[in-house]
Amino acid sequence: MTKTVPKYIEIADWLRQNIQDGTFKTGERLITEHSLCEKFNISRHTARSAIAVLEKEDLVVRRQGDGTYINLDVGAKQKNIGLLLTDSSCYTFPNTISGVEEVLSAKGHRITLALSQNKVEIERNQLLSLQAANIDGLIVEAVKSALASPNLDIYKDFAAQNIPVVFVNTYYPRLDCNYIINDDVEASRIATGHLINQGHQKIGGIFKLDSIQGALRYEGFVNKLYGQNLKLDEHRVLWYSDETLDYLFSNEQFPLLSEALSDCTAVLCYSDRVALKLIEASPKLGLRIPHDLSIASFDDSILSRLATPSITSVTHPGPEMGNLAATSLLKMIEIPSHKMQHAYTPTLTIRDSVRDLS
Amino acid sequence: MTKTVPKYIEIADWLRQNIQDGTFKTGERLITEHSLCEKFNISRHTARSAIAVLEKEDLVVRRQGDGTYINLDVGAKQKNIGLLLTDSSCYTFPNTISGVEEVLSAKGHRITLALSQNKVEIERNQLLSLQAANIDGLIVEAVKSALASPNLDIYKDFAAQNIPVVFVNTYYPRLDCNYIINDDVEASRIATGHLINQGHQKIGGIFKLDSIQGALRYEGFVNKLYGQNLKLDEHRVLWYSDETLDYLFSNEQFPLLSEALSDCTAVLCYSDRVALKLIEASPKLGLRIPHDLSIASFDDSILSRLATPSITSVTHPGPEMGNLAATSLLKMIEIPSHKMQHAYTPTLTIRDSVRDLS
DNA sequence: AATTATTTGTGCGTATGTATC
DNA sequence: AGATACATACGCACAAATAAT
Repeated sequence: MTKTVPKYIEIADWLRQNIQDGTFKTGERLITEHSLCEKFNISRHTARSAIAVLEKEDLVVRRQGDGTYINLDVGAKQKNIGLLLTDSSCYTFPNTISGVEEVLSAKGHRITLALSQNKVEIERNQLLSLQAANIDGLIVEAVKSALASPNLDIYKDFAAQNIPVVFVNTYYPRLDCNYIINDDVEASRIATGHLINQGHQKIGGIFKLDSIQGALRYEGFVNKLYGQNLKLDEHRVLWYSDETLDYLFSNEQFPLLSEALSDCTAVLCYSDRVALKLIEASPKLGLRIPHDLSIASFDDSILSRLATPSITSVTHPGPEMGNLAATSLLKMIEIPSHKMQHAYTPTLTIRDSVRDLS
Repeated sequence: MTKTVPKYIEIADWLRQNIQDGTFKTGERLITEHSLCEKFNISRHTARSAIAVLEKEDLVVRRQGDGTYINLDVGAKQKNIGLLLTDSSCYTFPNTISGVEEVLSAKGHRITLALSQNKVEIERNQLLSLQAANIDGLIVEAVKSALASPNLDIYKDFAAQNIPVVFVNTYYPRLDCNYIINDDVEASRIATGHLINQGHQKIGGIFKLDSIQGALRYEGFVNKLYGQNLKLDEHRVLWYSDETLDYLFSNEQFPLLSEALSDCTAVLCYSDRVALKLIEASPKLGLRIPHDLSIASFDDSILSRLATPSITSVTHPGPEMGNLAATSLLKMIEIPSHKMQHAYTPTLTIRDSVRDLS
């Protein structure tokens, strides 16, 4: 039953153990081939085969006429970390990258970057490509996280290969995984609560339907409304996906948009991007912001700061999130049992897009 | 005198030649070890050593009980491309990345990303790290390109190792290199020309002193002024570097800034970022934009679109630049003699920050 | 389903070459 | 110059995996 392990593999294992234990110190000479033969009573060829294994692993360097030396960088080996993000045009993109990069480059590791364009097919290809690139860990932004993903098998492959994965911003609820996110339900409660505090009662919403963040922000929205004994009028809620955002603000959809908003005094927008689109469309809708319609949104990005009027928006952790993701991932590489599931508690940055009705 | 080449190396060379010639077709079985022994009248051990060389080069795969197969991806091997950018907070950053990524991932290559934070020391470390990462090519944004770089030796190393390098956005003038840039002199002429056309004669400038782009934009600025028989008053020109930008707009430097601008009807700003800072500082300076002071700048970014007033700005190629860089680099990997030095001709996007005095 | 031939993998012994200290 | 250590090379035997019969 016991599968026979080749001698040279056993001896390679023994050598590797001793290198990692520190019995053979880094930079020093390894035991010579001849000594190895005597010690284990093996042929020279077998000894050489064993050392060849370590050489291929970059653990040792052979120098003819001199000896075999243990590579200096044992344990401190440069890791290759995959970073798979959805969308370069998203304003969280540079933040996430710089947060991750800061931690990894400080420790001499490197980043293999890929983009999924928020498409599951591309995500699949990129995951396969990253697998082929021999990454030691992966930081990834889930694609269309609210919908069933066809790529969970690959994520499970990573787990089976003991390659740790950390999700940032979004994650797949059906997958038992590590993630670092904003507390989107709470974020939405905060923003909705602010609108209610300012005297708004007829509040609409524009949410993203394919991202789990959309579902969570909707949850917080509904949650807060009912908590304050307000009713949710579903006619005031609009849903979009990456593919239909422009369509939602197009001329064809204008009546729908107009009708949904005409009944509201305030709207909660899924993101600053959406809020900005709404502000830009407001003249056409005959609505002055915030006089006729107040807007609150998410991400507290440069858009919310520069828009006219500036937009009241819930904060996003920014580079810190990438930071924590990278730190956690490195810990998981060291200690495979390490887990990380973290949600940041956001705050609200109040600007000029909400009118006080009270 | 002739250095004796080991038999197994010779035979490995012979095999490699035949693989690359197509004599042994990809995907097919290589000649068996036994046949190789007979053909060259060598021992099996030597034959195995020869094949081991090719195996290490990933040219062949051995399958016990079956045979040795030539790897399918000879020549079409996944390349590892280094991408070293300066600053993630710069608005060209996502554009450059997505342009590069689009081309490379379409061909199955991968990107090793690093950031230099526009610091030469960090650039050096990252270049060394990229060298260790075995990249097949490098796309890089030069750090402080107007100043003497201590890292040109590494760039020369890359050249010596036949690893092609393409600079984007900026390059080192002292290095004979491939680059893809915006035509900054022309860009500056266009912007300055527009200010002059709108009747401005007292025109100031705020330029970046450590980037070659700063020097080129200054050149275009001066060039156009003198071309239109206007004089350059050096009191109206301010210089900054990444480290001193905030200082320039600080309270301590306020008198300097105020004095330089009080004499102008228009200012040419090095970037939308600077223009925005100036707009934000304008109330403190007692200047209404564009009524008292007109502003033109560079990059045509989201900032210029959203600022109040919106900023007249010279266009930047955007993702196209990264696109061309990646395409060129791949061509250089294929054909080492290939060169690329390209400058985009920009245009001007006119917005609300320039007042017509005529 | 079992056998057989083929092919690569593991292992031993020996000898000589070559680089380094 | 000599000792030492790794590199190359020959020959043999058997194990393990695969494909074809």
